[in-house]
Amino acid sequence: MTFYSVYKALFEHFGSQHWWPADTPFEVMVGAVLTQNTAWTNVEKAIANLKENDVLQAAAMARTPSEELARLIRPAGYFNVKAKRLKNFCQWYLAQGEKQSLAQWRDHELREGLLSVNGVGPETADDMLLYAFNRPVFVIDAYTRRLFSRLGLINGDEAYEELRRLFEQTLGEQNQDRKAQIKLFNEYHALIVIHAKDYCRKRPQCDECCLRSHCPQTEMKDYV
DNA sequence: GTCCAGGGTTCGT
DNA sequence: ACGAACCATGGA
Repeated sequence: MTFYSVYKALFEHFGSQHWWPADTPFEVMVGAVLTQNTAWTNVEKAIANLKENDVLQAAAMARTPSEELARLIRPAGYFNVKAKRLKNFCQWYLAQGEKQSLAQWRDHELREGLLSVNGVGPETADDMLLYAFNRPVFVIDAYTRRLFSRLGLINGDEAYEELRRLFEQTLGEQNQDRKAQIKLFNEYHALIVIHAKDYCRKRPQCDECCLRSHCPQTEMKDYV
């Protein structure tokens, strides 16, 4: 079992996921903040509210009062915190000249820039880098730790950066081409999430099969 | 009612 | 570097 063989198995089973579902890169960035500790269905409601009120653009969002923004994103939970985080992000995003300017930044500089925004941590930044800026970064989330520690490929308590480097280097050896790496990292993270979501749902009595926190271990025998 | 979500980010120590 | 505290909705 290797990092790449797990990817192949997931891809064969679930197919291409075409992440991230959004109309624009900015919508991806907003979604990345809103989905922090939140079910995606709730994020969709919040994004629909933003769209209906024409606030799903950096300039409009930046000038929307926090109270108003919080009201719109209420379904996504933590609305006061997230309203502030979104405004922090918009302020930085506009100051840097939006995506057109940021597209010219080096991967590492862009990552540091995103992380400098209060409310954007490593995972949120990497979601944005991978799915809005098409940079070759591997997103590490709770599911990723759980899956690969259960498969015995990692310990599980490694630091975020250590795991990110491990995945990027190991998978990068298979695929040196930057475009191919982006595609691989894009699909891989999406597949891990889909696996976590759907595998359990199909098994109402599931007590050991998936990546959700209530399952004590992970079975992949359906596809490995 | 309880548990969980595409739980992470910040801020102490 | 690590752990605690913080935030708050909606669906199963």
